[in-house]
Amino acid sequence: MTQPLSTRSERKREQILEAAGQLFVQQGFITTSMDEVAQQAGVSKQTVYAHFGSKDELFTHCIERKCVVNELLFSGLTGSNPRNVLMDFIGRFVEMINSEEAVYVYRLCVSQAETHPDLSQRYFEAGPAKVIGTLAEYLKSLHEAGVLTLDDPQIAAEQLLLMCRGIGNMRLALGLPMDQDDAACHQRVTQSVDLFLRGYGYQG
Amino acid sequence: MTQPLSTRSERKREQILEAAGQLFVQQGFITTSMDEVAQQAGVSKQTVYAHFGSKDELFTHCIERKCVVNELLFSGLTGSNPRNVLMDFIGRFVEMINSEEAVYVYRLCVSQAETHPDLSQRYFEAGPAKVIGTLAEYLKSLHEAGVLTLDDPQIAAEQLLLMCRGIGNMRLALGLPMDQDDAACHQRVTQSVDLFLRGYGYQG
DNA sequence: GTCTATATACAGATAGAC
DNA sequence: GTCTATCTGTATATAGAC
Repeated sequence: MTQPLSTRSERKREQILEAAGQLFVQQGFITTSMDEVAQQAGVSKQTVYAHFGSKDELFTHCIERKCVVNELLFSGLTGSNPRNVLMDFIGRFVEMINSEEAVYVYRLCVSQAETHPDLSQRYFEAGPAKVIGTLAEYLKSLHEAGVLTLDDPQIAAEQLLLMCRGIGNMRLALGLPMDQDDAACHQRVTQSVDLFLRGYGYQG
Repeated sequence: MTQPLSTRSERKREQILEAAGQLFVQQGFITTSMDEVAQQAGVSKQTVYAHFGSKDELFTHCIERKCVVNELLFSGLTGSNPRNVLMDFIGRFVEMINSEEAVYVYRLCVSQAETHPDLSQRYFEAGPAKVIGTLAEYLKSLHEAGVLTLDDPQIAAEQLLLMCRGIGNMRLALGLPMDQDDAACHQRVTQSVDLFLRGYGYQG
């Protein structure tokens, strides 16, 4: 992505990871064949096996890269008006989790929960847990500043994120169309943030 | 289950559905072979094909039966104390969605989202949508009685259920262990109901 | 390291005897 | 209707030439 890959072998390796990543998240683990991966990557099947010993290993390698939450999400959890800060953060959060790639990766981890629990573990830590932890820290600072009154920042962060994720995200995971447009989605976030702030004693 | 099945054919059909249902939810669609189903049901593979024309048809038949939310959940959404009514309803809801079978069925629908969207549709209607609708009706009655102040009962119902479902349910879907014990889970529900009631102006 | 060709196994689905 | 035996396709993985 960033720097050109020196050797031909490294380039091919990258091609394989790119192709396999796309196919896995779109079609799933079992449905995607090594022949497909090789063809999509423009290399022979044997080359795939030369780089990654097995289908399982290839799978693990290329999904792990996708579990990491975009760093962009975490920029700017600061500001004078807590309500605006939250709305901004949540807005980016919702956009991210409703993106096609995020839904695909989640779906894939759920599908392979039995056979690849290690992957689920990494997904959870690098994704949901990280977002919750970041928000919890911010909420804790609000509590200490006397802006909010909450016992457990961790739980509070989960509550807010779960509400804003909404049922629409579940629909996407199930392959169903969103039940609402962007405006309705934004309104739902607003209502959830409002409920959250009211419930935790925000005087805005 | 309830009444004895008359003909031998009907018995075998039931055996097949039972066996296939178990295997599908535990192993997934692709991983489960028709040979396995036949063996587990104690019949020959051809008998399976005689009853259900294809693997797809068999799949649809035996999962649809599992999508329906247990009717028990909906009994008794009445009572003088709204807080107790909600706590009782939510308690049963949480127990249900965290059950092994519920997690399996959800996981399966997500896994087959691309290939069997019709199943996801039925799952959503018979499951989440029904629970939300039922709770929304109750919340609407509370609003009309002046107990709560809420604009949109549907959204409010979603908010409460999503909070109470918690992140633990996602962990289960991903095949990870619950992050909390029953006591902590109950406390989380309590905190969410409290936040909900406070936020919507309940004077308890 | 990379390719073409192949070994081995098992899937879904069917044919034909009883 | 139910069984045993089989067809056909395709999967993962490997052998051997360049």
